[in-house]
Amino acid sequence: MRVSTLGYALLGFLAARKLTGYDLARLLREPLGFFWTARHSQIYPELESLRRQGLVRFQVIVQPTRPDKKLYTITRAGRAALRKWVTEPVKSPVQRDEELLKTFSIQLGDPEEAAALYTDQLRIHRDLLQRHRRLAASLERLQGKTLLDPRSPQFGNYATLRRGIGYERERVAWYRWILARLSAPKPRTAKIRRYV
Amino acid sequence: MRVSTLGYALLGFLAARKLTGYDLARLLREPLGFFWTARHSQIYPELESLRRQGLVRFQVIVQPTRPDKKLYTITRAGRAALRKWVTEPVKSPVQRDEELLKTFSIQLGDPEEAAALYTDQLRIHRDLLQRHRRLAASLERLQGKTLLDPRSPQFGNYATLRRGIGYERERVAWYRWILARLSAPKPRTAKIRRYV
DNA sequence: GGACGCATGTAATAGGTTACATGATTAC
DNA sequence: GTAATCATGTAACCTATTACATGCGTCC
Repeated sequence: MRVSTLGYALLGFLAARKLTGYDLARLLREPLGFFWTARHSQIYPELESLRRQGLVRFQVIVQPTRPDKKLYTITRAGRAALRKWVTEPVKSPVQRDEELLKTFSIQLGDPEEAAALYTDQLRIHRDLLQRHRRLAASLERLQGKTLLDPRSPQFGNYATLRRGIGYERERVAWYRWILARLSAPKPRTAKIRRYV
Repeated sequence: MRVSTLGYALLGFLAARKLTGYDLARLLREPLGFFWTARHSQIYPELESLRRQGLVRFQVIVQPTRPDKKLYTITRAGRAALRKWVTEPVKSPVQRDEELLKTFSIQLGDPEEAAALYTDQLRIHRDLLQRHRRLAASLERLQGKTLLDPRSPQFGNYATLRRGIGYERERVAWYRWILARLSAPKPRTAKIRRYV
């Protein structure tokens, strides 16, 4: 028995507060969980595995009007395992971006359809960028310079958020570049237009 | 029988030239395949599946000094399938970044060990950025403005390379930010130093 | 009446990694 | 000699997605 990466993701959230499997599923649902995603069907068995290893425990909360729930708490052993893991070297991240894979062969497709694809994506990521920025701004307003202290409990959250902002900003800029390319007037098109 | 995303990745490379499974494994090996990765154990069966679907075919090349090899060619049907796929909407990309997951809880770890981790990563991504930039520069020198034509056979390659550059540049900037945070003088540390 | 949120689970399948397996040639 | 490159494959295992399953309360 060992802890999977998903297990550490769950421990990471549980280190801040008590949560149910349902809560965790919500946190790891796209596009909110912007550095790790998982479905509830993976989360429930993983929580059970963490419990068997003594890294979390739960208490059942009986609710009159809603289904009963299991509120999970990280144990001392869980916190120790997480603390050890965070500074261990990472494996080089596996890049799997379907959109970039399509882009690699985009010259084969219809330019107008391609432009439609990237326009949709631009909108999605512009919205995401705005959301991240708002969240960062509200954190900054509430916490101020504490966020910049690498021992503050909110430091990791703020650091990942900054990375999310940088990532989305870069993405948006790239969409704008490719859309400009796709809609730039082509000599051939111009000729056809002139004579048809 | 349907074509997996990996299948389209293989078709994408085969659209440009004939390749063996071994060649494809090399192209999809980290960190070269920066938008899709796969091992040879996944590639060989996938090529066979594409062949059964009539999207690729191969010819055996007998080599006197080296092992025989299968040189794969994309078929007309394969090219059509690829062309159709490139402009189809993408599923929202699943983000799974172990490093960011660690960052989320980094305040729990030792700041010096954390700094070592990010210093390593900074070096790796600085090198990757430089490599992408050199590749882009050499492409630009050879092909010039053709690269900016979305119908040019090199357009997709150039577009993904630009994205790679943007991505790595953003990453490097973020590493610098977090390292600055981790090594910034803390009042508490200063006090301890003064009195110990 | 139907969709959505809360809440937890299992089963079947697909996708991906690691390890096993073989064997010649070339470079250090 | 020994490690790396070329070259192709299979088997076992782990990880992740989709689908199946249940049931109450609230909102429109």
